[in-house]
Amino acid sequence: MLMQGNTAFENVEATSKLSCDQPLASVFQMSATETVEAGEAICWEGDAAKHLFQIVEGVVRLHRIIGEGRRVITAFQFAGDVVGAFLQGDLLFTAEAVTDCKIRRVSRKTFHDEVSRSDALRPAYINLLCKETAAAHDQMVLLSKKNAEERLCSFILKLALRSESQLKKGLLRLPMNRQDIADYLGLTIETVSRTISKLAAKNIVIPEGRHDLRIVSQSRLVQLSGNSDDFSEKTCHRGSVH
Amino acid sequence: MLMQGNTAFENVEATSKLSCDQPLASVFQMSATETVEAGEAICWEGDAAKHLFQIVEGVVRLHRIIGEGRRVITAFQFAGDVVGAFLQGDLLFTAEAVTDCKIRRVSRKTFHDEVSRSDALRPAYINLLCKETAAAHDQMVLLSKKNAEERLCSFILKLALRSESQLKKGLLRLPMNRQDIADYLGLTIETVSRTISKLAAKNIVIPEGRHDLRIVSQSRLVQLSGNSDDFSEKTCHRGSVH
DNA sequence: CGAGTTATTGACGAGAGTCAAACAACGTGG
DNA sequence: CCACGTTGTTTGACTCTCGTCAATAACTCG
Repeated sequence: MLMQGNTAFENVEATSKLSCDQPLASVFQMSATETVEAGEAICWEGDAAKHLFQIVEGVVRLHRIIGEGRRVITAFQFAGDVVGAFLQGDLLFTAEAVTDCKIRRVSRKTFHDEVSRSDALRPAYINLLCKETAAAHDQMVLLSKKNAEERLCSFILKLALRSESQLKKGLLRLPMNRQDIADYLGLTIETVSRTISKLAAKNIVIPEGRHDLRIVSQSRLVQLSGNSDDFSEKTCHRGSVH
Repeated sequence: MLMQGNTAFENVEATSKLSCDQPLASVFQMSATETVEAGEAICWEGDAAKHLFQIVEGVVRLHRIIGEGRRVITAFQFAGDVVGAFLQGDLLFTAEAVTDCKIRRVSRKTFHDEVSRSDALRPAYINLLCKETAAAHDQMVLLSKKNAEERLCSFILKLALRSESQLKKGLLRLPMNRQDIADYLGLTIETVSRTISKLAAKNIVIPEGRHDLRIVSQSRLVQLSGNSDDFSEKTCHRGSVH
């Protein structure tokens, strides 16, 4: 498995997220960091959820398999994120490293003890759970009602917004491969590819290698993402997409 | 707006759920019950989430609208369920009564005060949040990878399982109309209708009026729901679906 | 019973999936 | 440093499921 690029990238954000945006980080602070190579699994669907993880560095995908090899990626998690917060009994997903990762782990028991002891941590934990549910609902909307182009635009935007800092002159890194994107967006790899090509033809993004995207027009991405409240413009587009 | 059938039905379960399965019910106990007629809204997407609700009786749908009148139903909620638990700031959905409902409401402040005061309530609240997230993930899988038939079978099964008690000789009540089902499953009303007809042709279910379904073969529903781990049989089906 | 709503069925088309081939990126070894 | 093989991606041709539009049928309730 090869390293998919500059992890120094993620590091920048990791540092800030770990300290500020994520009070729960303190729970993981004393755990040793473990290294996980790209492609390796961190835990498996169906196993008892004995640990929670925090991603210190790198990108992780959470997925479920349903019969005959259909894979659904339910989330990508980035540096600073906590994996497994909402689990009770068994794991509902397999977590795998998309890039080389550094993670910390704590047992579920420790985590819950710490959280229920601390008045500062408890709201942070609740907050995390709420955010996760909200994100899941957004994804349901995407999967339920958006076409391929809207899905891709929404996805690119989400990535772009969460990494504004490292977005140097509109260059966005896509750490995951096309299959991962497809399984996350409920599409096939071919449709993802075609749709990116279509966006490129419209000069909205320019692919640079497999893992980078130059964002030419963020505003057009917003228009095409299907989230716009202003749909006077949108309606026109839909009429003339082909 | 018309009454869509016997609310006494839901009552049976309400009573048991309110007392046993749902410790959070105690928070709502002292609030007066309000009546909401079928079709009426309980709260609106975008408003500040000032209250949480508990459904005492009836069925509620939660939905979001995205541009040009596309509606996504993110969940149906039944007697005993708590609505709005995972909200932080603004409401992310509109809640509407599917049938005539009785609900209780408490302010978010009261709710959170009560919950953080009680060692019994806190785990129940966490548990609720986790369950909601897990449910959202299941729905993501459905929307992401299942075809129309699998979606319908999954839906019918879920309804059937959650109301086993009132499932008299395989008669299942569908309190919602076809449009609601369509918007929940990410399909159109026509596809829902056709798929039910197809299941009827296979003698798996028999529609009786618009709001009742006689379940002839629950096991075939399971097979066709796309959740089966045993997919030797499944694979054959997929090969010969048409 | 009859008007209005909701559901079903049919004909057709479009968007995404499938299968297969060409192509580009990346790492390796000469 | 460049040819090569591997892997991942793009593109093309075709199919199929589901969506759209429209007509008919079944409920529901005054």
